[in-house]
Amino acid sequence: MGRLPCCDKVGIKKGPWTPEEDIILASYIQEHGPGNWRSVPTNTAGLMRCSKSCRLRWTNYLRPGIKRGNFTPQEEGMIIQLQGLLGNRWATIASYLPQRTDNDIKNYWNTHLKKKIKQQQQAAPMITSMASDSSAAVTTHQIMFNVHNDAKTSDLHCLFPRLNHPYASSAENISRLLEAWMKSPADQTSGKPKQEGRQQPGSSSSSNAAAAAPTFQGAASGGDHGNCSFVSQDELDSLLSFENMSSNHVAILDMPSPEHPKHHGGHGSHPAAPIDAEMEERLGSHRPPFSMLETWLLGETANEGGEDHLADVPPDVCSVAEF
DNA sequence: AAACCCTCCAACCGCAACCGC
DNA sequence: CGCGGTTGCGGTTGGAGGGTT
Repeated sequence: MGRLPCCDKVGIKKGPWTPEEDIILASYIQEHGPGNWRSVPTNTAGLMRCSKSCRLRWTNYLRPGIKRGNFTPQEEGMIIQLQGLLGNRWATIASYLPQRTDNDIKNYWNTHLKKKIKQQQQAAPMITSMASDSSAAVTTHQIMFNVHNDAKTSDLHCLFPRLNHPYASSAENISRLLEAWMKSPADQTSGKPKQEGRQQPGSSSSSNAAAAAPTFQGAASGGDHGNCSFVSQDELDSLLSFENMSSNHVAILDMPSPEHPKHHGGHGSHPAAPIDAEMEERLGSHRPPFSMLETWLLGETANEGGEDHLADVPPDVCSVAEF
């Protein structure tokens, strides 16, 4: 065996990320932009993670503009067709769905779509036999297309109950941090934030609304607010406008475009493009200081037992990343 | 109620591509 | 051109939570 895995180095932490680590990383990225991951562990005090882990955490979880939750039929259709055309090139597929990470798409494919296709193959062996004289790609594509059409004609509202919900974007990412952050110290050290309930894309579970927007929206739904306290409406508005810009920013950078070549001739086309100078300039003065976010996250999460400002936030406030 | 099984997803690992020297 | 370092990608896994027996 040759080299050691980068994360085998002593002092390098592995496993689920804590809210504290997320905040450290997000704060660093906000200041320096994504990229140069090698320098992240050395320049961030208290973040004992390898560069790989940092990059992954950012691209798959913290990056603004990430859409989480159930896949829409449109997204599903795109994935199915792109997978049929491109194979398991998840990063490339993800470049067509800039709000989704390659990891998410890969997981969704492995846990849902592959199964669907298998069922489809069993249910309609005719398709495969009919296509047996064609290329494998065509066969697969036909089947996949069939699966997609099947989804179209079935009860989509039953299959995809989130259709009417705005998706939570980066605001959710941040609020997720906040939510975990506000848990008891025991919880904070227990590793990754608890998942907000299992999301069953194919089910019509009654908890889907909460699952769709488990943070701001969920909090606003009047449940157990527990030990959470919140920022003022103004701070929240500012934060969300920041998130909105960040989301659009990333979205623009992410779109496969010859005008935005990848920073280092990159193979693949991962959405996590670095902030280029031009874009930085365009955003320039409009970018609110990250210190506000830090203050919000770390500061006096103040208003202990404070009022639930989020109750005033309309549900669609989470839909900050309209592309 | 407990044990077991299943599902899902965040995170890890190994490898390949790329870059700078 | 070769080498070492860095980054990105895709396959796989660990474990939490939900469902079933």
